[in-house]
Amino acid sequence: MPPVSPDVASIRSRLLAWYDAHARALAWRAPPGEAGGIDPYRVWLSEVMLQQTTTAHATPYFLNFAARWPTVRDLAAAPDAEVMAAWAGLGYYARARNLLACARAVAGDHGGVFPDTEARLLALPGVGAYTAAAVAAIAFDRPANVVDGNVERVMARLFAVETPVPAARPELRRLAARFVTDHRPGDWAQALMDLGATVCRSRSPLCGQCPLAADCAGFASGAPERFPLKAKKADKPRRHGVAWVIVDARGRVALERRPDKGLLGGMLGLPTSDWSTVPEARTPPFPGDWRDAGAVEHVFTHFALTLHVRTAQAAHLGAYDWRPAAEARSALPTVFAKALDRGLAPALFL
DNA sequence: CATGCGTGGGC
DNA sequence: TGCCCAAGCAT
Repeated sequence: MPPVSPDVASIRSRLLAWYDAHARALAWRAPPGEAGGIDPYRVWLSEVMLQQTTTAHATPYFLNFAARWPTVRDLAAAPDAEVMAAWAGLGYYARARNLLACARAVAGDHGGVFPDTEARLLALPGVGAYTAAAVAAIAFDRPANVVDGNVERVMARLFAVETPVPAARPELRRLAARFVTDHRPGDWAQALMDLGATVCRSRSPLCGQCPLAADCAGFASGAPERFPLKAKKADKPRRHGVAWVIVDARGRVALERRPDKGLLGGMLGLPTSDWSTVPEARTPPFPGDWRDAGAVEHVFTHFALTLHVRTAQAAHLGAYDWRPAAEARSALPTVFAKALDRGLAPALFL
């Protein structure tokens, strides 16, 4: 049972009115009142890019993808390597592999038309509970309980939920469900997320501008920023490794395609040693005149990495995928782009 | 249900 | 600087 009994209709009407006046203009979004007016392909593409990703980071990628592959059929027909390279730098690369798998499923099994129900959307690769609900609500204006991190935060504050996440998730989801109706469901979902993103922010919430402050138990408590409570996180281990920057006589760099599963799966990368918890000497891929180019630091979700960089000139070896340096850099995940920059820097002084 | 999976920005 | 955080999903 929630600690208070909210006036659902009043909260809904005030938040929708706030959204009508304050909705963010985003590249993939229809103005308030026009939910359902956007191509479901663009809604889906934006939602996948926005998973655990800020709007500022996702926006240029969205514009590039939407221009380069204007329809789901175009994306489905694109070569894997081009899509992975276009995703480079956005992170969580399983999303890009699932994006392609989903586009091909829609093109192949659904006649190029996105399904319009939550249940059938949920069956698509890379589409989970949040994304299925978001596409159903935003693209098709169907009632759906759209619960992302913003909505969890708004609910946790509105009802001053004292249970920490992730344990509180089922309760927060039930609380959010009480507000879902068939009136403007797409705008409701976006209104809640916009409120969470711009007013009911994680740090320093702007309660003075919040249309729901009068109903908010978190605001009444005097410390709304305390919600949602969080379980303590485990410490991040550090790993060490070596990346080898191998350059041929024409200035091309040796790359390798990484296996589909696991860290940076499916992406191009520099040849590397194992990344283990102890720093130790690593045997280079072939004997030669290796130069130490220093190290780069990079922090992944669950570990920090010290990556030492060593460089060598080499004859063109068939075992690698050789790319001009600029092309290589643009196709690489950030950790390898940093290592490549480090490895090529000494060449400036030769 | 816990874990693995990126990155850049803010303080 | 070192943490925390941001429109989650798959296994």
